[in-house]
Amino acid sequence: MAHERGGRRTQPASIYDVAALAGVSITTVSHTLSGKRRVSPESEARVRRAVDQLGYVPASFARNLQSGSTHVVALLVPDIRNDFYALIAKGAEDLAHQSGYGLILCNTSSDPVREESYLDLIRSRFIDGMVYAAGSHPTQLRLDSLRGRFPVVFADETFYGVSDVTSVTADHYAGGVLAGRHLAELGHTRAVMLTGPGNLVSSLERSQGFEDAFPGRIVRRAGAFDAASGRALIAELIASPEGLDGATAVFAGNDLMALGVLTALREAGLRCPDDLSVVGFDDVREAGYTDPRLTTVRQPAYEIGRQAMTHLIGEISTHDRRPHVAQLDRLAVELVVRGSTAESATAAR
Amino acid sequence: MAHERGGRRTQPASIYDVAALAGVSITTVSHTLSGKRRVSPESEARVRRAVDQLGYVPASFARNLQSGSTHVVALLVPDIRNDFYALIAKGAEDLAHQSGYGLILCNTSSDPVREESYLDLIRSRFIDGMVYAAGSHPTQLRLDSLRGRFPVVFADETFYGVSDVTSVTADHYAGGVLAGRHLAELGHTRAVMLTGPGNLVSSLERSQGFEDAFPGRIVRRAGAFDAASGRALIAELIASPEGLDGATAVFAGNDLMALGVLTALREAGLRCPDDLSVVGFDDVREAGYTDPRLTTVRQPAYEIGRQAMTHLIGEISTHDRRPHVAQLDRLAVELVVRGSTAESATAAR
DNA sequence: TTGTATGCGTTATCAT
DNA sequence: ATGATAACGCATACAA
Repeated sequence: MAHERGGRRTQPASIYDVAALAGVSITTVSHTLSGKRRVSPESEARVRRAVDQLGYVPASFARNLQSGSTHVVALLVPDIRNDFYALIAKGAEDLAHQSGYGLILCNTSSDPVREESYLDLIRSRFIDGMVYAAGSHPTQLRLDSLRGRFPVVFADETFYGVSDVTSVTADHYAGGVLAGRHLAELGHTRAVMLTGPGNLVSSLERSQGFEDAFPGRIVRRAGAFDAASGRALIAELIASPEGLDGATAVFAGNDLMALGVLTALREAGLRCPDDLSVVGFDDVREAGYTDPRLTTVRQPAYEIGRQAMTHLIGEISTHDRRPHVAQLDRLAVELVVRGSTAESATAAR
Repeated sequence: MAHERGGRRTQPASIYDVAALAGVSITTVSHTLSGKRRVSPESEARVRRAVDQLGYVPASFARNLQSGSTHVVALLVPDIRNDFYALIAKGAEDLAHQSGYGLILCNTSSDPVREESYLDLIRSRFIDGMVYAAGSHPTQLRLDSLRGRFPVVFADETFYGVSDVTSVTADHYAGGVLAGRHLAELGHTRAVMLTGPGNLVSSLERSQGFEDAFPGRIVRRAGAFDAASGRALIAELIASPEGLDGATAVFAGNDLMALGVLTALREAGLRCPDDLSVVGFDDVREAGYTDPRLTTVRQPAYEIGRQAMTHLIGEISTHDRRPHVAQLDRLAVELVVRGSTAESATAAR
């Protein structure tokens, strides 16, 4: 258990140091550790003793140089504080770990520069592959620089017109339908729909599903997938001349927006669900604690992460052996009815 | 922009491929890219064209082999879904990125096996250093295997009797005092204190602070730092023969426990803060959305992550030049008063 | 059962 | 201004 006291660090031992101390060749050291060839009990004992004494651990980059792979993969997310992505991360990590892969979690903060710097990890082969769940539509350029060159799987978002990349997403359209039908069944005839960024397939599909399922009139507002945006959009609407204009329900593009809506309602002195029913999307942890607790469309986030990672590791292991076939997984969503939705009473003020 | 269509991947280009295509030596390629030596404009142009054409990016592990370092660091956390750690991660990542380091986020799920596997990342020099915020007391063995050999900084938790390791934590004791004083000022004379794991310095210090500041009688219950534990402990107490035994307030060891307490109260038909005031610790995102919103002691989580990473990168860059001096940073906490605490009325039932 | 020598892709050293 | 070659730490083909 030799370790330096007092702070000055010692150079890590190399395989040569171990071999010298044990009085054998580096080949024997290598094979003792890998078990790929028989080693005499005496040699093995000497090697193990030397390894312990020096605290030797093989340098990964030297191994990688041989094998060409690092057995580490990455997951790109836009915001790790969003519970939806945190849960995707958990699913991805569990599977990666099961498969003997390490997982790097990369948080882009929706910053293209940072995203780009993380993409360099795969270009420089620091990692073997990547699950891209950055919650944004990567530019065609970025996509092209990766496609066909490195193992990449998309999660959460998917892309129209790109057939050669595997993706795992929830069934956003079905979720929108669920939300629309739910509000319709509660007797609502006028609703506000808060949508996310217009370039995101997920946002588009949710909206489309809602529009197809909700028979009443819909007021549309577009914003960002966060609480501040949800709050601002509703506050703006309330403050406008026509106000909510008879709307008795809101379908928020995701839970964060819905949380913002709840805040805006409280600030405006309106009550949920009495004055306005609210439906979110995702089912993040906060949704179970709000007042009232949020009715929402649950995405199987953990499963999305898990599946995406399954595909990725599959692609990596069959890497250059055979052309890979793109998959498109659609996972089922589920309506979680809680307190933020109720029967439509009279039109709000 | 050459990329393979149809799935079969091409071998990444090496520096030799670039040199051959450009009609120069690998030395010139290397220097063109690194800028460490002058290269004629013609050579440079030829090299750049070849690099673009082949999509060449230097293999990181080959560089690492030379330099011995990877310019990547890691952050170890127990649960990325806990907003407290997510925020630490954000702080750590922002600073790492600013300093030109990549950050690997490692989620241990409080699993010692997984933690151990992540520690191998540093032992094998896949990363240059690590911020350990795993929310647990690492065994002496684990600690010894790292101390003095690799750059490690502790965040959130600290350790008694270990003088040669830098750590950055909030002032847990002061936080406990803040909570105790707050409840005392509201007129509470009997409180329940839910503590976290007894081997955690953070938990111990919070409890000690609370005990020193709260003049009344305190019922103590120990559990885990999660919602399920907080919920179970309070439910148990309520169901016991003596019930809450006159207690009008609860100090939960952290916010997750406090969220559990809120759930247990709702399930038992008790109201917060009317029947029971609740104070948490951390100020996670959920605390701003609960009903009522949670009074809590805010830790500067972002700053903790940022500071810890600052120290780590400092240690790395002065690595074997001079013996490093251990630091012990204590960051100030702040009481955030919201709706879950109120003047003590009569004792709950 | 063990050891020698080569190669992995890059940077650094030393020539030219 | 450029190039040949050693060196980094390991795995492995080949030799003994």
